Parts: sequence; structure tokens; C-alpha cells
Amino acid sequence: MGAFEALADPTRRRIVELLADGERDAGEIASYFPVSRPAVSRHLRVLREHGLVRSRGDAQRRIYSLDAAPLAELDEWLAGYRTFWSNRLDALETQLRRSRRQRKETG
Amino acid sequence: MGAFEALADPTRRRIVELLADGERDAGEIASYFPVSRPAVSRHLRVLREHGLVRSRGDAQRRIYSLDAAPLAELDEWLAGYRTFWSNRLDALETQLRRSRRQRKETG
DNA sequence: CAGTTACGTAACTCGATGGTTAACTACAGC
DNA sequence: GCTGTAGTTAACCATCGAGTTACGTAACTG
Repeated sequence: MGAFEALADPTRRRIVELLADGERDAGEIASYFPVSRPAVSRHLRVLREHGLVRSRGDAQRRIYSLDAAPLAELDEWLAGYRTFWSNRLDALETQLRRSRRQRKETG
Repeated sequence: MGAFEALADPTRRRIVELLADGERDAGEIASYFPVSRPAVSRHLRVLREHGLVRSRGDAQRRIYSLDAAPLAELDEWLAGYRTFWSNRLDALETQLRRSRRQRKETG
């Protein structure tokens, strides 16, 4: 559940939002933020270490793309709390989620 | 989206999980953790300040209960990323979630 | 090969955070 | 009105995290 830690920082959250739109090289990412490049570089490292982001090198550029797996895990955690703000429709959602998971386990 | 910050700490996450099962007084909460009472008290304060928890005083006891509103907000944020790990069932879920939201807005 | 471009790492500063113990507040019971 | 119990606040300390500047490294470009 380390995604929580990674996403606690607003800059990192915005990087994730940015990459949701499509992959970007480090320079472009940095250009969106008022902090220095090294700072962004470290944020990217944290995101990478938490599995939220992957980098593929192209010449001297580093192209970053989103890896949503940890977000899915987070979603699973949250699923346990949906009953707290749910109505009938949400109950159905839960049902669907459960069946999906089961199907995954079954093969 | 301050819930991320509050939930970055594992102890606070476990407190939330604990309260999902039902309300508890501060003493009982503290008994579940290896840290001192004041430490737990501060965690509870952080959770309170982030709206994740509410305290109702009963005599000299303070009874804490979960407030899942910030979790719902978090869920909304995550919803924007479900497409990244979704399949047909998830698409249906999203559809359901959308209709629920719309219904809430409409009346 | 020299220079420029694109990134990352290193070393450092500094405020935030989480932990502790000690002191304070509020209530119940004798 | 003391005494014990439940909990929070205060003061303090150590560590962590995010920011900065300076430097290192890899690749393209003339």
C-alpha cells in the first residue's frame, strides 16, 4: 500500500495526472512545475520505486509513462469502505467487482 | 485530496481500518498499537483534521468513529484512472458510478 | 573531438513529522 | 475535596523529506 506514501505529495500526484494523459520525457514533466529539475527527478524516482511510473530511455531522453497497478491495489483497499457511502447502485458495483476478481482467480 | 497525506502513515491507515469495524474509544484504539498513547492521540488528531474521523465525548472518554467522506473523494479521484486497469465489467461499474453521481446532482 | 543538451546523483539545508516523557484538564467515586 | 482514570497538550529530540546548487554522465551535433 506504499502508493499512499508516494501520492501524499501533491507534486507527485500532479505528475501522475499528467502521465495519465500520455507519456512524457523528464524535461517536459519538469516544465510543468515551479521546482528545479533535480527535485522533479527525485519525485520521478520515488514514483518509480513505488511502481507508479516506468521510464524507457530514448537516446539522452528519458520517457516516463504511467503504471497504474499500484492504483488498482489502492482501489481494492478503498473497495472495503465503499459501503460507507454507498447506495443500491454501489452495492451492485461491489458485486461486479467481486465477480471480476473471482474470475481472475479462477483463470 | 488531503486524505492521501493522512493515510500515508501506516498507523493511521490501521486506525481507519479499525474504525471501519465500529466506533472505539481512544484507549482501545491505542491498545492495538505498540506506540504510546500520546502518539496515538496525535494520529487521531491528524485524522480528525483531515475529516476522516469524528470524536464524540462521553464522560471522560472520547469515542471515535469513521467518517468516510474523504475516502469517497479519494475514490472519485481514482475513478479517473480505472480505465487503466479496466475490463468490460469495470466499464459497467464506471457507468453505474456516473449515473449515481448524476442522480445525486439532479436531486 | 569540443560543445551542447538531457538527466541523474551528491552534498547540504531546513522545516515537517513521529516518537518519547512530563504536565495539564476533565470527569467519576468514595 | 481528594484520588484515580481517560485523554490531550507541551516540550523536546531524532529522523525524514523536499528543496537547492554543484557536479557527473551519456548521447547528439558541428
